[in-house]
Amino acid sequence: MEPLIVYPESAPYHVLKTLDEGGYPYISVNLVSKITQLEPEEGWSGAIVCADQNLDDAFFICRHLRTKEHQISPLLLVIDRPNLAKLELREDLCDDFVILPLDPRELQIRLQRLFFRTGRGLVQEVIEYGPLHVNLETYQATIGPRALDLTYMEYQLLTFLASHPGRVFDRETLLSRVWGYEYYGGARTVDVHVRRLRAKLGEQHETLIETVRSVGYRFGRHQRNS
Amino acid sequence: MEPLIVYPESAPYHVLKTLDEGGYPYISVNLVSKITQLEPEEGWSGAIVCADQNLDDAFFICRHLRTKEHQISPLLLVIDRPNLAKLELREDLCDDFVILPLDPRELQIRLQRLFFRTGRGLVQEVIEYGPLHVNLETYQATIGPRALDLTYMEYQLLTFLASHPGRVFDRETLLSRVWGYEYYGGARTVDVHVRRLRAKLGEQHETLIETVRSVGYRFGRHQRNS
DNA sequence: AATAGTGTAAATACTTTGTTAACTAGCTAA
DNA sequence: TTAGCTAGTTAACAAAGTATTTACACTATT
Repeated sequence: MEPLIVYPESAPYHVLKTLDEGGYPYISVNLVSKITQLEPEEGWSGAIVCADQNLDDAFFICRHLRTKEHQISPLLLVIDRPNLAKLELREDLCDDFVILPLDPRELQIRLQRLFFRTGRGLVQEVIEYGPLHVNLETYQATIGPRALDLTYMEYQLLTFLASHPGRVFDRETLLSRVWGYEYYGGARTVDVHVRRLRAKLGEQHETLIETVRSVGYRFGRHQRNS
Repeated sequence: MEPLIVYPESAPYHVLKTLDEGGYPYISVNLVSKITQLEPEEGWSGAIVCADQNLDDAFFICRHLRTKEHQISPLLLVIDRPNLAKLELREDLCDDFVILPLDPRELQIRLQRLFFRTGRGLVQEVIEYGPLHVNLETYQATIGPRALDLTYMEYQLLTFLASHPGRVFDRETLLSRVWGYEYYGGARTVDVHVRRLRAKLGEQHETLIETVRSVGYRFGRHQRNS
């Protein structure tokens, strides 16, 4: 996810904390010029403008972010109660607003809704390990730039292993944790699936799943012999 | 302006007062059946559901108002702070919400914005994804230059999927979210509708709806192989 | 009555999965 | 070093599972 703009740099503590906890990346700015200067290649994901200190400046920033040049959205305004009335006639200044004092849960929910509705999705649940990315929401996995076209069990096995990097699992454990507790099947099943996974990871990355002889398999984090 | 539905009849005083002062016509109801019974010829303008007394009932009403039968929007939920968390995962239960104790100015502004924005802003009027355009106001969909002649359910399914690109939905979820919460039908129904949609999208674009084997279906957001 | 839309059921097509068995690599002890 | 053993890898295959497609029946609408 591309970062949000947060204005100003001295935004209320709870705003920043909620962003941190929600996993939203952001960049604080005090100056209009920085908005262009620091813009990521993919553009901004949105903006949060806090009008708790200087209302006019905040409104100016909102308008600026809405110009053709930027067209940033979604835009969330943080405003204090006495100034609420001034929002009345400014329908399109922002997409949503929260009132100070802040309820972090409210902010969290409004952020979620804003991003959900713009089609950009929530903060993604992903597993990342080196070049490997697994998106748990979309069931997609990539290694570097290449998409892995995994079957259901391959996906299950990979996500299980990759969410415990460095740890060795014996075959029985894998069978019970990935296949299910009641599963009663041959241990070779695991080997074969590991093989298929390695094949899809490609020569370059097949070592991501290591064999630990007489024990089982481990994902990543191999220790060096010295 | 056509009236709003207000639920329940014993809605908080400030809600009713704000509606009165804002000149919003409304009709209070306690029973689902009244919604159809009292519906004006032109339909309802929207709804305000107060969850201050019985949360489950209020949520039920929201869901009911969102079914294909009613499709009422905008929908504003009045909720108390302790129950706020329950809204987190129900992103489409309502269009906006206010928290109790109520700030009449906040309600006033949110109402204004909801009605101002019906058809724009928060409530999207078009969905665009690559060559696909869906105009939610006119119920028309086009792929590239060609108009898609969709039936009602096809349209519902497509708009639902296309407004959450990349996300995978299993068949049950699709049944409950597209067909309605009370719907109990075979899961194959979804497959068949997906097929019909793909057929109308044409060979070139049928891959917009991807099958995620053993899981469900996903709209768009392919990852490229390179 | 004819038509269009929708849901269900059954037939078909296709993919995934677990298993077997042959093969290969790694280890150990003579 | 190598024979013998153990453990892991690989390919091929059959069975199970899943999706697609077709056909049809029911409903509401014109």
